[in-house]
Amino acid sequence: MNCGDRPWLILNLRLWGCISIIAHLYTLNMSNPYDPTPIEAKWRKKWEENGVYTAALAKAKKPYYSMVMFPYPSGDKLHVGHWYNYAPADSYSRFKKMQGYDVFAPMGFDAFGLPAENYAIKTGVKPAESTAKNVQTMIEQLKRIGCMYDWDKTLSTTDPGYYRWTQWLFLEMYKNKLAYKKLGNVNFCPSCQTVLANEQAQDGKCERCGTDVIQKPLEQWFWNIKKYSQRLLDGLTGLDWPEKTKLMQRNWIGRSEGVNFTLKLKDIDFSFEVYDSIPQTFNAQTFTVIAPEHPMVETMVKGTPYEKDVLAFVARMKKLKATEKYKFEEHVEGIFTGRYVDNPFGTGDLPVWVASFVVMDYGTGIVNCSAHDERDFAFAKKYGIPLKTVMAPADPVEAKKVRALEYCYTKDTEGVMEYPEEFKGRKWGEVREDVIDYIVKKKIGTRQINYRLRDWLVSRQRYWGAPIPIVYDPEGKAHPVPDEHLPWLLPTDVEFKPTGKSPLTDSKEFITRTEKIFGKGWRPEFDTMDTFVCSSFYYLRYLMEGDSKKFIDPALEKKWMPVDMYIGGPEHACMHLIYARFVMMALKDFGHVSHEEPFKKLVHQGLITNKGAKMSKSKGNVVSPDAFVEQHGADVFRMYLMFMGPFTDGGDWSDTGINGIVRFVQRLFRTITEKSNKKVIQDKPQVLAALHKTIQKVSADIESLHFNTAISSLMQLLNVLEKEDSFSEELGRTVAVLLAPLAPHLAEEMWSILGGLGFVINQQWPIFDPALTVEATITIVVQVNGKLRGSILVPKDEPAESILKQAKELENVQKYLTGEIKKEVYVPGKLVSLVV
RNA sequence: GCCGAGGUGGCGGAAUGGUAGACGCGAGGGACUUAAAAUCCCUUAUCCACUAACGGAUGUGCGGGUUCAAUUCCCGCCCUCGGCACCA
Repeated sequence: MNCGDRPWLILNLRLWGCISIIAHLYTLNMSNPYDPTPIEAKWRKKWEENGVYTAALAKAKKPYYSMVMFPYPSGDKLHVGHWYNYAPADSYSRFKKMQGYDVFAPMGFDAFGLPAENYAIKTGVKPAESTAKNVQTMIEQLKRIGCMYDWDKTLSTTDPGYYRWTQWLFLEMYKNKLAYKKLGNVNFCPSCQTVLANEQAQDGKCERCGTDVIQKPLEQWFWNIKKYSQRLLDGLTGLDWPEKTKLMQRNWIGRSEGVNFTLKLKDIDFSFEVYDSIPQTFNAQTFTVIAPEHPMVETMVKGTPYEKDVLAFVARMKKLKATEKYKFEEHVEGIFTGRYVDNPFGTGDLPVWVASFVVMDYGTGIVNCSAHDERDFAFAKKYGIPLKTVMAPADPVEAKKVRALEYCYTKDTEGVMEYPEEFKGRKWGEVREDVIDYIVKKKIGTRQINYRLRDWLVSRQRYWGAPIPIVYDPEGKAHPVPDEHLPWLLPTDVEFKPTGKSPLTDSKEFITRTEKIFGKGWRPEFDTMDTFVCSSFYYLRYLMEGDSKKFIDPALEKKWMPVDMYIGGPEHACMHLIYARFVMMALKDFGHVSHEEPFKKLVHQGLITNKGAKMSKSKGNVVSPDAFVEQHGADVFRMYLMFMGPFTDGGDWSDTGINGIVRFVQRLFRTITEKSNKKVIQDKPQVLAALHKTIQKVSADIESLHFNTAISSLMQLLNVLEKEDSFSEELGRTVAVLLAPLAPHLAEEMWSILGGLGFVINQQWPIFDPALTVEATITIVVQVNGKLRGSILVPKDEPAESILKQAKELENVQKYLTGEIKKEVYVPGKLVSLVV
C-alpha cells in the first residue's frame, strides 16, 4: 500500500549487487564441472516438450492434488518469500510423483485487488493492462524455479471466464438465502476508502494499510457464514492441519455456552432476552446495559422525561464511533434510561443503562452486569450504581475486602460461592454446569450457545474486483442478473479515485448496459466483491481447464478433492482458510460438490525476514533471488533455502551460507559422474549401508517436510562416497534419484550422464533395505554413574555378557569402578551403564 | 489480560530418554601457486591439565524433581515471538 519509495536506496543496493556479482564472476573458477545456467534451461525445455508435468485428470489412477496458495501478481518481481514457499512445496510434489502418485500441481493468480488499482491511480495504467503484464512476467519467473506446475490448467481470477463463476457463486448464495443486504455499523478504512470484513480489521487497524478502522453505518452485502459456525468448528477435528491453525479458527469462531434470561421491564409491557456466558454470578447482577445502536432504546424511553437526553447520548455515541478518535477503552460512557428490569432473580429491580461498551452484534445486544466483571465494576463505580458480590477468595482478609467492594474480584476458579444458598461454599470454577441446571430447572433462563463469528461482509467500494451480479429495479428492489448475462463484465470507463463511493458509479457503459437489458430506471449494483470470494473456490476451477460451461465436473471433483496437500502462509488462518471451508460446505449443500472440506492436509511455510524485519517494499528490504539464481542456478538457490532450517520455521535471510550448497553441488556432481564405474558390480557393504541409511532418512525427512535434514544426510553420504575410489553406476543413479525432488535439474543431468533411461523424475522412489543398513561392527558406549568413561568396538552380534565384561575391563572405566557395582544396564547396540 | 509456540557453540541448525552440538557457514592453521582465487587436509562449546600419550570439570534460558541416564518427562519462574482481546 504505502509505497514510501526510496529510489536512492534501491539503486545503491542494486549497484552493490552488481559489483559483488561481477567480482564473483571474475573469481569464479572455470574448472567447476557443473555449469547450471545452460543445463537448467536445457532440462526445463525437455520437460516442457515432453509434457512431463501435465496431469491427465480424468485418467489418473492415484490422484494426488498438491497446491500452494496462489500469488498476487504484483509489479515487483518474485521475492525470496515466494521461492521459500514454492520450491519446497515443489520438492514435496516431486517426491509424491516419484512415489507413484499422479500428482496435479497447478498454479494461478489471485489478480484482483487493491495494489493494481492504486497503481492505476498513480500512473493511469489500467488495472487490466498492468495485471496482464505482471502475470506474464511472473509466469516467466515461476518457470525459472523449475517447479512441476501444470501450466495447461492455470487460471487468473480476473479473467471474465473465471469471475463468471465468482458471480455464479454469489447468485447461488443469493438463491439459497445465504447472501443478503443489511444496513449496519461496518468496519471502514478511511485510507482505502472501502469497507472491510471483520477478519480484515485486525487490532482495530486495516489489514492492508494499517490505518485505524472506523465504524460506519452502511448498507452492505453479507454472506451468512455464521450459520455454518458449528459445522466449521466440528469439521476441524478431522483435518490434518497444524494444531495452532485449528485453534486459531476455533477461537475465531468463538463458541460459548451459557444461558439466556428473559427479562421484563417495569411499568410497560416489554420483555427481552440477555445472554450470559458466566452464569455463576447471576445473583450478583445489579444492573442492565444496552448498546447505543440497539433499536429498543428508542422504544424504552419513548414519552418519558429521559427520552431527550438518552436519544442525544445515543446520537453522540454513534457519531463518536464513526471517527478515528474513538477508542473503546477511553470512552466508557453511559446514561440511565429511567427504566428498570422487574425483579428478575428475586434480588431486586435492575436499572437499565445505555452503555458505550456493549457489543451490538453479539448475544442480544443487552447484558446484565455484576460486581464480578472488571468493566461492569468500573462502570458502576463511575456512575454510582449499587453492586453486590456472590463469591470471595478463600483468604478471609481478602474476602472481606471483596465484600466491601474495595476491588473487583473476577473469574478466579478458586473463588468460593457465597450466594445463592444452594451453592454456598463451592468453588466458582466448579459450579458452572450446576448453576446452569439450576437456572433452567427454576425456569429463570434457558440454555443458549453463541458464536463470535460474524457474517462475512463481501461488498467493496473499489473498482478492481468482480462486480456483484445484482441489479435494482426503479423501486430499489434487488434482482439477480440472469445466468445468460454472466460474466457480468467489469466496465472499463471509470475513474480510479477512491471517494468512498464505488468507482463503478462513474461508468456510463455500466448504467446503459443495465437499462438496455432490464429497462429504464434500473441500476446495477456498483460494489465489487472482496477478493477473498475469488480465492474461496479456485481449487475447484483448476480442475476445469479454460472456459467451460459447467462450474465443475462432478466426476473430477469426486476424484480429486479434497486437496491432498495445501501449502501457504499462516496469515490466512482466519481469512482465506475459513472462507474456503465455508464456501465448500455451502456448495455441498447446494449439490454442486461431494466433499465438505477443501483441504485435507495443510502446512504453513515459515516467514523469511531480513535483519529481523518482515520484507516489504515500503521498507526497501526485499531480497531478490534473481542475482543468486543467475549466478548459482535455481537448484542451488532452492536447496539453500531448504537447508536454512525447518520449512515451517522460516528465518532471517543471510547469504553467507550459500557457498556451502554451491560446494555441495559441485562436489556431488564431480564425485558421482567421475567415480561411478560400470565395472563395479557389487558395492562395499559400508558404502551400501551408507546409501540405505540415506534412503531411509531422506524418505522420512521429505515426507515430514524436513528438507534441511534431508539435504544434510545427502551431504553425509557424499562425505562417504568421496573417500571411495569408485562405486557402481547403479549406486550413482540411485543418488541422482534421491536428489531429484530437491535439485531437479542437477538430478536429470546426472541421471542422463550415468546412462539412465527417460527422465529421473519419472523413476520410482527407492526403497531402503533395513538389512543393508546394519554395520558389521558397532560402538558401545560405557558410562559409570551416568558419566561417559569410554567406548568399545564389538561385532554386531556380540553377546551381552561379553560386552559387559569388556566394558568393565576398560582402563578408564576401571579407574571409576571404586566400589561394588550396584547396577548394570545394557541397552542393546547402544550403551553400558554401570552404577557403583 | 487470555490462548499458543519457542529459548542449544561466533552463526543457521541437529539430536524428543541413551556418546549434546550431526550437516553447513564463519574463523584459525597447513598444502598447492610467482601470487591470489578456487580446491584439498587439520583445528574450532567453555575452562583446566597435557601437548610423549592419555585426561578432568562445566555446559542445551533460570531454580527444583523423577531416572542408572534428561536438550528430551514433571513442577515453579524468567525472557522472546505469534494469535486473540469492550463478546459480559
